[in-house]
Amino acid sequence: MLDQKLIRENPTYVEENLSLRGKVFQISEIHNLTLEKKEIDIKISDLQSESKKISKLIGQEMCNPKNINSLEINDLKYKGNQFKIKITELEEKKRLLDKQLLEEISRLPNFPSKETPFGKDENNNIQIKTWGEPLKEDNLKTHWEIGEYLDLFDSLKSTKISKSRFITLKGNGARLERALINFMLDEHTKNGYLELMPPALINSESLRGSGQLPKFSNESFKCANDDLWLSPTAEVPITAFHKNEIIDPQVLPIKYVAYSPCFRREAGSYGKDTKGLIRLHQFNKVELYWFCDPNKSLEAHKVLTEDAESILKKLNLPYRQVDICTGDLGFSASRTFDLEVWLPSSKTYREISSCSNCLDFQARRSAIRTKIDKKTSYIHTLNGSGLAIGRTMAAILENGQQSDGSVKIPDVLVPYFGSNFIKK
RNA sequence: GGAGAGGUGGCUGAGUGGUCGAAAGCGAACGACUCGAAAUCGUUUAAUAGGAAACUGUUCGUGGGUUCGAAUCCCACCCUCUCCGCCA
Repeated sequence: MLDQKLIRENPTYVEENLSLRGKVFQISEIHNLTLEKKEIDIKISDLQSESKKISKLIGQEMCNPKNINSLEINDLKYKGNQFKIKITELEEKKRLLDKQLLEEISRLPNFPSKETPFGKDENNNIQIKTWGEPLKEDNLKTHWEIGEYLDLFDSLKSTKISKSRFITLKGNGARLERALINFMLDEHTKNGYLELMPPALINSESLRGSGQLPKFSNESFKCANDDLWLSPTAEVPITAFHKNEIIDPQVLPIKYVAYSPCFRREAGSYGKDTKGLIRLHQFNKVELYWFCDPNKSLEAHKVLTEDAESILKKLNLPYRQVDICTGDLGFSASRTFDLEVWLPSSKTYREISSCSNCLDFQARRSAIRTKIDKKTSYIHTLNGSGLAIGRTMAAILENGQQSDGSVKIPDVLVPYFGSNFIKK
């Protein structure tokens, strides 16, 4: 969430920064609401101050039992009542204003950082670097063909269980998924991350806190009878884990790694990636998350991204790093580096991790602060996949495919998976 | 799901209508003593909004209500704990 004071005092600055995202943001209405709110706040505060003085006076007079029903006291009570009527009236107005203002401001995205490349959409993203040698042979099999040949998963039967875009992993497929989760968790915990396994059902307040609500209610699954949603990413419960806290700066940065299933409605992506493991309503992910000193998040962003990259390198999967442009930037992010893994069957790089610095955007929504030199300030939050498991499996299957139809397992994974190859 | 108990500052815990934003203790910070430290003594120590500041407002689980005045009374909700039932 953006700072309300900033909106009130410098609406032009806010509009300019938001408009970097490629569409025009008009915040004059919100700006007016902030002014109106402030005016009412001052009025209420003054009236309350007067009213409190009267109450105290009555209290003092009442100490003397003689006074209890005196004219003077009754007069004061009447005066107090008049204040109360005015205050109640104004508070009613204020309540409506607050609600409206919070709703409107919650729908404004974060400012892109100054370093974020300017651009309209994903075509303007900038490739920062590539790593590894992409396989560019023709006639390579897709991972779903490989999966079918080696009997690793079944999407058709899964529609009987749920519907399309769900998958059931089988045999070596399930085993490989499990191996990847364990491998990634081990690597990150060795590297100083604390492992969390958060709830998969989360409340609306938590979704609001990390930016998924109120604007993107369409993108998550909601439980019908409870104020609970299926978590779209561990980023949400981890942010909420420290909601309403003031964190001792000495313990910063707090670095978490969490395995979690992720659930997304994928509304609006009909027809895209209908086969295989790329786009599912449910997938597994190992997430990296930092709660960070607000002065150190730029460096932290680099380190977090490198930590995610290290997994791709160890798995020997060719990838590239992309600097996401202002028009393609996620709602809560100020800057994002995507890691995209090479999928040789389609000769493209596909997103496998999105490493974002949200600055204080989520921390303000979730009231997560620290106290530096007696001054409380919002901490910075950063998140990134380390990595998405299903897409990693797709990449391993496609990049490790052999001419005899088997798949070579990356060396680091062998102790977890238990064999060098998946064969028929 | 049923019955009961309870939610107060960083923590423990007092407070059942009137200068209560809240006793006391612990913890923490600073100072004194000391060569230094421990112990001791003294002072300080919640968040948040507005303000340059003085100061003013709000906050005792959350939201309403009663009252001139609510941590305290009333209503609703949320959460925690104990017992019973069910259950991996």
